[in-house]
Amino acid sequence: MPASDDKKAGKRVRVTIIDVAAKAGVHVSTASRALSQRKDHRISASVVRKIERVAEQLGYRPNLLASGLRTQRTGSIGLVVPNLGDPLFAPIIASVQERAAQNGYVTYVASSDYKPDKLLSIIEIMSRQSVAGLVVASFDLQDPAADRCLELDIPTVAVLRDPCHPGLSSITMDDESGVREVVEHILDLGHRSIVYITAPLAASTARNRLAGFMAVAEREAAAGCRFDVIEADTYDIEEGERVMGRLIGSGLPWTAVICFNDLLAVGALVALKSAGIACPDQVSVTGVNNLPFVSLLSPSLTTLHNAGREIGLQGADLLMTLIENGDNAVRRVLLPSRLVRRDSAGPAPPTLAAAGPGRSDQGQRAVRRQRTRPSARGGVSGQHVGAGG
Amino acid sequence: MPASDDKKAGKRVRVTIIDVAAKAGVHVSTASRALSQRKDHRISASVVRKIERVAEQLGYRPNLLASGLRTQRTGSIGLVVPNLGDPLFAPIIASVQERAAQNGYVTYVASSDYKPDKLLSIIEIMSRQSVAGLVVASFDLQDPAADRCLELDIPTVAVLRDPCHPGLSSITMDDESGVREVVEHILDLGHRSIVYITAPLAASTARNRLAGFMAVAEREAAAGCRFDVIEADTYDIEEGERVMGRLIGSGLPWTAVICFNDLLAVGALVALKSAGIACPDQVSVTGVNNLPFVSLLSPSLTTLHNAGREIGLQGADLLMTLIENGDNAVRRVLLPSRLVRRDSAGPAPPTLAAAGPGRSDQGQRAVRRQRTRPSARGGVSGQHVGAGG
DNA sequence: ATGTCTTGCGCAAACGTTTGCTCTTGACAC
DNA sequence: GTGTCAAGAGCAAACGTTTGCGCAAGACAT
Repeated sequence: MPASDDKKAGKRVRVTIIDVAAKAGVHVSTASRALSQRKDHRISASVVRKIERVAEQLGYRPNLLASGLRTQRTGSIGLVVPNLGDPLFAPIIASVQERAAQNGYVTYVASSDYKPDKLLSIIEIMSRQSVAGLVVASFDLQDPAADRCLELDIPTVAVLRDPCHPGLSSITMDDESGVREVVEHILDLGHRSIVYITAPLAASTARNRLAGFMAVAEREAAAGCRFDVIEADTYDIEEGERVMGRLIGSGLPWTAVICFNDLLAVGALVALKSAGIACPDQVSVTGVNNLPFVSLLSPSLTTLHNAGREIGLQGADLLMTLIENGDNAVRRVLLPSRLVRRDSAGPAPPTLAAAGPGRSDQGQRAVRRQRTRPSARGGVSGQHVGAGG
Repeated sequence: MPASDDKKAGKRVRVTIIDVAAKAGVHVSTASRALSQRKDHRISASVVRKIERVAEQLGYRPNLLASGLRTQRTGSIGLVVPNLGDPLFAPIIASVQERAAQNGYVTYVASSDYKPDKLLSIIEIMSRQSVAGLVVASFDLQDPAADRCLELDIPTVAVLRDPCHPGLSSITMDDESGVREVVEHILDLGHRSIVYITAPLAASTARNRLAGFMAVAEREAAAGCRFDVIEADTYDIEEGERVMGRLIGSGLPWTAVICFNDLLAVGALVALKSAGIACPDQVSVTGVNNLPFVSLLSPSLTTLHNAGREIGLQGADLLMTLIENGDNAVRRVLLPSRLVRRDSAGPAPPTLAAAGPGRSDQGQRAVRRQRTRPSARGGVSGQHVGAGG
């Protein structure tokens, strides 16, 4: 009774279930059962009503720390992305958070800054917070962090980048066939000297997009086409400018540049503009991701639409089933990407185009097989793929 | 001993401080003190070393739920933004998370979707998770959620939008003088019929930017200038298109449009382009925020640079001192915004400009005082401010 | 009237920490 | 040789829940 008065007097003491039980004249276990979500609680309706009324009246707010401690399960999940500033991750963050919230979960977010050890330490920290599960968008291939998630027994879904770990489910885009479609499109436009700017090959996205590029390159080996690959060190606009700057000064022949992502492509456009090279009249540029603003640029960017929101929703959904059903089946979902044709990719300029007009032309240049699984990161950096002769 | 064996046998039992203490041959309280951060723990160095070694060896990971329950303080904070997809909030999320992590905190994020009741429920949920503090970027003016934060005794910092609550600290941009600078710039360019597209006036940002516009409008009342205000319903590009479309069809005279933010401005540019109106040759457009991509548009957007990252860093820093020092002094930090002159704002077209060339010209049009604190949201929607005669 | 079942609720342990207090021990001064 | 003190470590309570178990009382069949 006096304790109850303390609360009402505003002494800023958190009201617990003990207070509720006391005021309702029942045992705390009864109050707990009555307030529980599970409705198999063997408590008479009248008592439930009374307890609910008292709880409401006292402003009872359950302490989820205590609850989580007792039940070994919490209402929070973690989301790790490589870069919180990259607009690519905004829809993923938004959709994961949204879907988690719909299921009663709150979401921690953290940025790994593309560093595997930072990812490891984030996982460590989140595990100490007893997260119920993890959505990770920053796994490298063979990432030790993937093993760690399984060791720690944390339900985990990989999104966007697949570590290709036998025990982990993933939701990713079909990068390989996406980029293949881009290259086909560029070939259809008549281009015969094509450069692909890849990202560091630590991530599955980079490998798979490169594989898509190489697949077409190999097939067109005998068709008089030239394919080169340059490796960018980061993923941002500035790096796109730098790489394109190097390419312009390299003396390589090319009329089209396919970029790993939109940001590199935008940087490439900037570099082209300042070099006075017209896009798409002289050269074509494409990106990947279809970031919200690339349709507004001049020229508007031809790119692959990657459904970040869909990835986030499906990733969160999958995590929920992992958590709540204890379902351990490993799923690998591949979402289709869609080519968005805009202005930055146009017909190859006749004067600069390679040999003939048709794709089936005989050519003297062959594509040398590019290792798509090089052991070291810098494997293809600046390397010339389509060797002369 | 057998219990210890269980752990080593990989029975997936979480190793607790009890296990560590047992294996080290000390009492659990001793282990707790030895592993504690606070170094005033009266435990001999040799024992500390032994316990640390055992903890390492067993792979002990402290349970922060238990710790938080006992100590009434946790290592997590919450961050609420109105829209996780809006690029405006990316640097704020990134910087708050970064600074929080530096201080050993993990960060929950959630989106209020611009809905006050959703904000309230988020605060409720986060409070149940016992967050140590809150950074909120989605307060409305006089937001009841602000009261709630104080009732719940949660250290809270308002960023970007100031609820103007006497008990809450805030870190915001100096919106009023920023927009004033924009209007001055537009006037300097010779424009004499200016439209301001405001956002819904629930937020301090909208009020303050409108106040900046109105301040100049009043001052220039006698100078033959015309000032109109239109209210947008949301903050996105599509709404910018719609509003600009209405403006174009309205028959109002104007040569410059100052937009509440970049997204509306970009939408305005889109609408202008599809209406065949040239920017900046025929009309000028400005935004606010200097989003990363607006420098790349054609025309590049004249805007105010708002330092989202700085807001986040200062907001997080302030929250840390609130949490750790129990410091209750209310601070209101106003960060300066900076005009970024680009191509979307150019000289007023001579043929369309109002009366004379100079700003000091006498004019017959006066600006009617716009209520800057209307009671209802729709107060100025589509309203003509600078009345004729 | 006795026995079995079901319903409704109380009892108390447990989740994994932290921390005020107590106790022991050895150092030191008197 | 007794007393004081500080250092180092153990004891046990507490944080706020949840839940297996037990118990009482009523329903029902025998």
